[in-house]
Amino acid sequence: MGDNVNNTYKASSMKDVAKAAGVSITTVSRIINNIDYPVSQKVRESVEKAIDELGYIPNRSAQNLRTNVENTVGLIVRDIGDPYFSEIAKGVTEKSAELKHLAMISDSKRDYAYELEYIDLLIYQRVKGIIIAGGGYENDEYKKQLEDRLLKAKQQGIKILALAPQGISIPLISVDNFSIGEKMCQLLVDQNHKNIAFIGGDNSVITNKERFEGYLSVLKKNNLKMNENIIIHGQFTWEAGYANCKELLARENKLDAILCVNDNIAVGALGYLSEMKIGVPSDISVVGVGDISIAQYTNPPLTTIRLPFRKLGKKAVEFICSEEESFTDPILLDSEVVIRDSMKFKL
Amino acid sequence: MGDNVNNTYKASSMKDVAKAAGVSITTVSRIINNIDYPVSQKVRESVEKAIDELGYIPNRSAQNLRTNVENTVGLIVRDIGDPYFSEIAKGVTEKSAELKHLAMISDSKRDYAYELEYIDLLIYQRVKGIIIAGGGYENDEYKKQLEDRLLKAKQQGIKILALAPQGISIPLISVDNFSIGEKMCQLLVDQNHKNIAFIGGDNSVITNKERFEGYLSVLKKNNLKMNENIIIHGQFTWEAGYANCKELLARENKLDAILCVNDNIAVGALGYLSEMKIGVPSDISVVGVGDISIAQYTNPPLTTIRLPFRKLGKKAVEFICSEEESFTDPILLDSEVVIRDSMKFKL
DNA sequence: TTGTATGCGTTATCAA
DNA sequence: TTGATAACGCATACAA
Repeated sequence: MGDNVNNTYKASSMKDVAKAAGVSITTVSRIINNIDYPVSQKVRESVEKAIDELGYIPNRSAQNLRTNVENTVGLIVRDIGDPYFSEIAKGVTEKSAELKHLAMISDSKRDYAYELEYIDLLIYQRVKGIIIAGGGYENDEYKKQLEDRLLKAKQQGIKILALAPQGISIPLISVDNFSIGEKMCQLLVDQNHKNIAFIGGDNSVITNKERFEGYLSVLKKNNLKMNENIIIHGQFTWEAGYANCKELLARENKLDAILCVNDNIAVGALGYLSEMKIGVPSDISVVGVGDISIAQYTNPPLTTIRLPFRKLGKKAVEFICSEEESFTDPILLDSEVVIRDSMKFKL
Repeated sequence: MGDNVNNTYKASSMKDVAKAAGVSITTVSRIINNIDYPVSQKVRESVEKAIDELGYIPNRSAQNLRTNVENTVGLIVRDIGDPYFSEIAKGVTEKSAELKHLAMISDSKRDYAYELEYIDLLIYQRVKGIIIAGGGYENDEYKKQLEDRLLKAKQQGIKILALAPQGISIPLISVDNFSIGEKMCQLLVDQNHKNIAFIGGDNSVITNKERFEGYLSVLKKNNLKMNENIIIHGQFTWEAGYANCKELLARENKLDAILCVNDNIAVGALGYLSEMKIGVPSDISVVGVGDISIAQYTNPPLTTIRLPFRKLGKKAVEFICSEEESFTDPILLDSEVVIRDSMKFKL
C-alpha cells in the first residue's frame, strides 16, 4: 500500500502500476479510462490487482494539464448563511455532484472587493466556470473591474455567468426583478391597500433597485402617490427588517401594508410587529419576496413570491458543463406568487 | 490579448511570454514566482509588459504537477442551509481566503452514502485536506468505509479531520458534547426543574448521542428518574423540533423544561409552544445548544450554549495548511452557557 | 492486443 | 545575470 518512507507516503503513479503489473503505462491508462479498447482479460485483471494493491488514484493535475479538462465550478455568494444563497448553493453542489464536478464556494461577506478577489482566485485555479450569485452593484469602478475579469476569464476559456443582473453584458440566468416588484405591489393594490410601505435592502444593488422600481411603477399606474416617508432601504437581513420596520412605524402609523424586498426582511418585520402586538394581517399586511423555507412557518405564514433559487443554481452548472460558449439573451425563470395569511383580503 | 482563432481563445503560456519578451522561460518563471533572484531591471520590465499584454496567468495544473503543492481544501457538510454548518463554512472559507486557498464545499444532504462519495471525489481532486463537519454515524459499515478513506487519503498525502466525533480514530477539532449535555441539564436542575424532557435529533449520530448521555448522567447524579415518555429523537431541523414538541406535549403535560439537543429544534419547539399559548418560561422552560444567530431573536430569546462554529472551521483550515501531519488527542474548544429568557429561575 | 515516444506548462538543476 | 534541459504524471498518435 504505497511506500512508507519516513512516515510519509508517496502516492503511486501509473508507472508504478505498470511496473507492478508488468505492462506498459499505455495499457494502464486505457484501463483506467475505461476506454473501449480491446484489452485481454488476463492483463486487465493483473492491472486491476496492481491498482488495488498500490491504492493508485489518477493524478488530476496531470490529467488536467494533458487534457485541459477541468471538473470544478466556482460559486461566489454574499452570505452563505442567508437562505437566498444557501439554496442556490444547494442547487449548485447538487448538480455539480451529479455531473461529477466539485464546487468551490466563496463567501464575499457582501464586500465587493472580496468578490473581485475571489474571481481572480477562481480564474487562477482555472475552474470550468464561475457563477456570481449576488446582484451587481451600481458602481462604475466595480463594473469596470468586473468587465476586466470577464475578458480575462474568456482568454482562459473560463465561463462566467451571473444569477442576478450586473449592469453589464454578461450571460444571465435569473428572474425578472422588475416584474416581481410589480406583481407583489399589484397584489396588494388589488386588495385595496393604499398606503403601501417599502422596506428594501441595499439600494446600490441592482436586484433591489429593480424590485423597487416595479413597486413604484405600480403605484403610479394606480394613481397612488409615492410617499418617501414610508420607503426605507437598509440591508437584506432580518435584523435590518426588524429595525427598519420599527423605524417605519415611528415615522408613520397609518399603513395598510408593507412590501419587503425579500423574505428575510419580512421575517424581521413580522417579528417586530408581533412584539408590538400589531395584528398581521388585521392591522397591517406584510408580503415578502423569495419564499425561503421559513416563510411557511412564520406567524402568520408569509405571503410571498417563490423564486427558483435551486433551479437557478442547477441551470448555471448545466450551462457551465455544456458545450455552449456563451449567450446574450438573459434566461429568466418564472416565479409564482404564494398566498398565505400575512396579507389581508379587503374586497 | 491571446490568439483569437475561431472565436475561441487559447490561454497563453510562459513560452509565449518568453518569446514575446525575447527571454528564456526560466527568466519568466523567476519573475512570476518573485523569487529573490537577480534579474536586470530591463528584462524584468519587458517580461512584465509581455505578461500584461498577453494576459498571462500561470497554469495551476502544471504548477501543481511540478511542485505537488495544492491550494484547495474540501469541506463536507450535511446541510449548508443549517446555521450549524453555514457558520462552519464561513469559518472555513474565511480562513481559506486568508491563506490564498479555495474551499470546495459539498452538501451530503444528511445521507452518508453521499458523504463517502464526496470524500472520494475530494481525494481524487487531491485537495490539501478534507474537513468532515457532521457527527459520525453509529454504523459499522459507515465507520469501516470511512476508515478505508482515511488510509487512502494518507497514501495520497491528504489530511482528513473531523469537527465532530466519528467513533473511529481521526484527528478531531471539536467540542465536548457529553459535557455540553451535562451543563445544560445541570443548568435546569440547578433552577429546580424536575421533569426535564429531551428532544434530540438523529440518535445514530454520535454528537446527538453524547449530548443525550450527558443529560442522562446529570439526571442520575441528581437522583431524578429518567422518563422515557419525555424523551424523543427525530431530526435536527426546526420542523422536527416543532413536530416533536407537539408529540411530547401530547404524551405528557406536566413538564418543567425541555432540553433540546440543538437550537434548531429549540426554535421549532418555541414556535409550537407560542402557537399553543403556552408560556415560556412561565409554564415551561426551553433551552438549546449552539447559539445560532437567530437564538437571540426568538421570542423569548433562547437560553443556550455557545458553540464556536466559526472557530472550528478556521482551526481546521489552519491545521490543513500547517506542516503538522496529524494528531491524536482531540482538540476540544470551549463552549459557554448563554443565559437569556427562555429558562425560568425557580430559586 | 500491446508498447514507445511525445508533449501538456511548469519548476528546478545545472551550466554558462 | 541568463538559459538549456530534465522531470512531474498523464493521454494519445503512432508503431509493432
